[in-house]
Amino acid sequence: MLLTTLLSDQIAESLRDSILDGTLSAGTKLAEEEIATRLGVSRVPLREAFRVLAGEGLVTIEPHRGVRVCQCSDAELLELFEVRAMFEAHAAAMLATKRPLATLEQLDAMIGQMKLALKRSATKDYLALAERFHDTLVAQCSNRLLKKLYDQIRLNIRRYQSVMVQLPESPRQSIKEHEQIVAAIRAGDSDTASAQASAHITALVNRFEEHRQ
Amino acid sequence: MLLTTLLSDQIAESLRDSILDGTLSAGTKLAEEEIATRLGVSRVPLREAFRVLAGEGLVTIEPHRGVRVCQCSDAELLELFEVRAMFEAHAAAMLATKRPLATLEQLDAMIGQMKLALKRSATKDYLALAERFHDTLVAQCSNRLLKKLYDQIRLNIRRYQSVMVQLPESPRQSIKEHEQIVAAIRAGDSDTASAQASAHITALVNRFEEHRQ
DNA sequence: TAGAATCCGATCGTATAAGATTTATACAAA
DNA sequence: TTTGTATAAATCTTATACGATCGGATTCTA
Repeated sequence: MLLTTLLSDQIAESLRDSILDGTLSAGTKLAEEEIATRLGVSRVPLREAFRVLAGEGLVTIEPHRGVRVCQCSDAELLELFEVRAMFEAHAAAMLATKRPLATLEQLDAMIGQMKLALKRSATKDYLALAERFHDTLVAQCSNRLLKKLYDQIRLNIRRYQSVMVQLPESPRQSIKEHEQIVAAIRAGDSDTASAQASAHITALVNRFEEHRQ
Repeated sequence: MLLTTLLSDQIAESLRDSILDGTLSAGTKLAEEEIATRLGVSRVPLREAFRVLAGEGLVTIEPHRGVRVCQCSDAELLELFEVRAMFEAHAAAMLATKRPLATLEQLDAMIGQMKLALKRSATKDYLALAERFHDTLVAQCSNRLLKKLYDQIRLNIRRYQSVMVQLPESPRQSIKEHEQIVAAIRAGDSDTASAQASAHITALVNRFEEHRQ
């Protein structure tokens, strides 16, 4: 079976990448003609890609005025993190009621790798592991819709990465928080698990707000 | 002539309505040619509408195989309600920390109207009020993203309405649960508020599962 | 009967053109 | 200077036609 990806999806992926890595910055107008010729595609699949990106919250379509990369704002970032905290808190609570052994071992292993990365001062590896930790938390709670919506949130949060990486980090404290989450899940204490997961994100938000002032 | 709304959005709205009211049932294939001629539009805006509906989770696009109305399943309904419960629980908790007077009065008023509707045996009015109650809960918690995602959940749940209305109702108990949610919010007890909101949805799910057996 | 080659229908992508709206520009009036 | 109007340009929106491509069904072959 030949798995063909639609051109419109390839276009969406390409534009999505450019938006997330900042090549296409907030407010940039995406002119049909220009982008179509630049990507070497026609306008029909491009317009379809625009609809996909609009559904993901990355661009806005203003009738007869064109498509623009969505503006970033502190307010939106706070909303994103509030929703993210809700998702992860719920996921942690669900996992605490099920306590799947395989998942717990995965999470343990990631924390172990985080510690190693910290020792090696491999900041990039550390951040990648932290990201995987959170994704695993949500992915393993066996609700596809939850994961789908969470992925969309994460997509939008990634646009603020350039701001977030400037925040003062305390990996040691962060690792401790991850351990507390796993401990609560392992203990089957869903209330504590959700509280810890939520607090972990809130700590991130607090660092952001302090940094902004 | 002033065209305020895009044709593609009008098409999406038309198809969305047909999907939600069951005119286009689950699994129905949406053939481009056929629908384009039926609606009297061309393929370009129709394909754009398909992308919008796919983003909303109402249709699936299979490359070179066309567009189909998403299948419904008990499993998906349970996932939808789990996520919905999470949203409303969070919204109730947030409201409990803020206790906005105007919102509380709105919620009280709706419960009052529910009681009147129950006395008049106006089931339809009662259900509409209950729906508004939940929407208000989420809308007033001042997180646009939360509301946007919630609306999408509600959209998908509406597809199961034909199943849900068959469930044995106990409006008296339901009204009591609404009152408990508002009471907890008014008391500023966010833990109880979220627990009550969650339990309210769980009760609905339980009725559904009993009915399925 | 099983597998391969072929055909057919629908979708996908491109190209082109006409209609609609916004934006820019110029110019006159207050 | 400010305001309002008229025209033009640019861009988006929609329609239409055509070829390319893919999936499924049919037919052919062994």
